[in-house]
Amino acid sequence: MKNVASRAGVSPATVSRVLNNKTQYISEETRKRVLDAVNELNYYKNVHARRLATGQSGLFGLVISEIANPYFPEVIRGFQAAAWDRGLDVLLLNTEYDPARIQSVIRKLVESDVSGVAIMTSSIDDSATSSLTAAEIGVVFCNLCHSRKLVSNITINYRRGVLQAIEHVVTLGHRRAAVIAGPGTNGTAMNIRQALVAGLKHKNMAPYPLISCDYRVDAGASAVHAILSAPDVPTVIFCGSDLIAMGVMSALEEAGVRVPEDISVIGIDDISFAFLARPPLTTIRVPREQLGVMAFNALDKMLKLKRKLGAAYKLETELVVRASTGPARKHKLNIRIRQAP
Amino acid sequence: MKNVASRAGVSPATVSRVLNNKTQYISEETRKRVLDAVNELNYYKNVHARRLATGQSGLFGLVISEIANPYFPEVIRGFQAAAWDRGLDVLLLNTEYDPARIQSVIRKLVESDVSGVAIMTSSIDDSATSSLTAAEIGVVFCNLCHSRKLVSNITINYRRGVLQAIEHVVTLGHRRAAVIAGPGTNGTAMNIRQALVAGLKHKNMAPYPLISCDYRVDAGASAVHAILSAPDVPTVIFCGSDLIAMGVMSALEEAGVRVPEDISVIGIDDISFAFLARPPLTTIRVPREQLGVMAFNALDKMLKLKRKLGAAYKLETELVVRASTGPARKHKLNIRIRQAP
DNA sequence: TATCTAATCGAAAGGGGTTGCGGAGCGCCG
DNA sequence: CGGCGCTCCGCAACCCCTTTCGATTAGATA
Repeated sequence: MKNVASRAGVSPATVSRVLNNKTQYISEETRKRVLDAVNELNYYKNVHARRLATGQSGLFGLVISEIANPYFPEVIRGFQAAAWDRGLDVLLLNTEYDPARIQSVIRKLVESDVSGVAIMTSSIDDSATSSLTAAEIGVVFCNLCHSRKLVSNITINYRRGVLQAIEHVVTLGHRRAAVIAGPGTNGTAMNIRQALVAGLKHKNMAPYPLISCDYRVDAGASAVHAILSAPDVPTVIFCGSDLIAMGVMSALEEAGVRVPEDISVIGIDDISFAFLARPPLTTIRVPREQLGVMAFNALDKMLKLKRKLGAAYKLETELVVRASTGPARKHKLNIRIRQAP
Repeated sequence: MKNVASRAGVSPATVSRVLNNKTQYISEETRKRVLDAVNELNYYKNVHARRLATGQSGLFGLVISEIANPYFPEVIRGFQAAAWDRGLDVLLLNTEYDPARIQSVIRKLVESDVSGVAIMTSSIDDSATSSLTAAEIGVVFCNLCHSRKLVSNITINYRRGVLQAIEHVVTLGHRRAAVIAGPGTNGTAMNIRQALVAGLKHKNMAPYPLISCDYRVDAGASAVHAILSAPDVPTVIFCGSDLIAMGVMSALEEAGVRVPEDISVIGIDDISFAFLARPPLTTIRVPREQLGVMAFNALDKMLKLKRKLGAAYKLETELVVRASTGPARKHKLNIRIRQAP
């Protein structure tokens, strides 16, 4: 910068001012001289020095579980796009489902002096925020806690989509539904599970069986095994995520069960591959890109407040009907489990 | 830091030394005092100040096209994991296929004073690096250019996997193959296309038709239409990516064509959903997570060299046989295009 | 002409760390 | 007992940019 300054025959202060477009009195002529010097030396200002000097990092953290989980890409996309539009940067961190790592992640966030952080993994403890808020860092959660100072929350309303799904299925004549929920340790999975159970109860149905499994694809397989070996095989299976649903559909095909003729399957999320599944998956869409955008805006807004008071946001879900659901079967289910060789 | 220092009754310099584990003479006692003070005040050192003072950012850039493209998550994962292991950070940037945006991305990289950057999108120009290397930033490309000072390159050898795939298909009796390649503007797509054409030629086959399309899923659909309306319908379709392949399979089903009984389909990449496709997709695996790791290591290694001389790396591909390929049909293809209602 | 206002820019003080250099204390040898 | 060599730690400069405050000049007003 000093070089630029001397080349343009001005002081570093002036260079700084033209580069930051300060609404200040800078003559057109010197502005041009500075800009020319910048180009000739092709000078880029150092963001770290800038952050240090201003005390504003313009950095936002985004914490996810793991990038390979197809739930997250759209969330990231929305968040990053919103940040980019305002010229702000995002620091992407993943917990890899490792509780020990969460501490390191939080440390990194504080050290990086982020302005705010969106914690989109639900396998995290609310208490983790104390270090963050102590450092005056804004936090936004998804489905986790109440809003308070420096903490906002976005609630995804699964009920609406779930109700639509149940209505859809009941209209098709289904009366016996199984539920394969996500892991019991996951708050969001529990939300969904409750919405499902409540919704079914409202129609005088009880989920049977009601299984919990983790989010790995093959987890659906063993669940299917349990379902098919039960005395009263359901006509529809609600799954806690699209990934589970796709695993379930694979396992059902393995078992010689047709979807949707024999059993209908419904997922949750509407990940990008849901419509490429075979059959294309009927699912409850959660607007994930919008979630990312909303998370960023929530932070941005909160941090501009004098009192830094958090707010509560809501996001709606809706049913997307594709081909994995159909009329309930009337016939008895003919199961022929294929033996592994 | 000053607070910590005064609380521990030492100078800031000493605090710095303790916190950085400098191999320096610090008595156990003062070390403990400092550490205690750090805990009591729960102090985190500011990474920006550190970066400024040391002149080393410990930051690495990773440039991709877009996060929603299922090719990238594993690459990101590998890259981030490798960086994390060394305590380094990564700045993730996407071009969104927008040439104008590439300039902004590069500017951001230089301003952020990254040590190195992996450019994993192939819709980029080699010339874009000049600003980077001018700033002494290491660069690693994938399938793009020769290595030189500050520039490394990782070549993915598609030939091996392609040859395996063709061998596989020929063994199954196929003699008529179509190719749906990726966009002509994409270097990697062209590499694959050439490998395919060369491999087929080696077996005295010529791809027909040979179509280029972009990477959107629905792009496969129109290609299928073209293929099915040709006089001599192929028995196998090679696709330039798994995404295209999945789009193709959907379109084929729409058209009442069975996979693999009527037509076999082969993809490239082995994205995580390939094995959840129906039928599970036979594909040529490119080791993407390994690509990410290798990209990081290449940078790390290069930057440690005095001469900063880049190197050339190679990555092998291999065929993964699943269920979307089968014996070539003997019968005449019975096509019944379904009309949209 | 003296005074005032507005426009334009520079000097310098940070922001929060790092690090070379040197000083103080101390055990040990000659 | 003086000098030497180790440890251990503080001083102060420096990293690069921002920003307050004040200086300078020109033009306008009285």
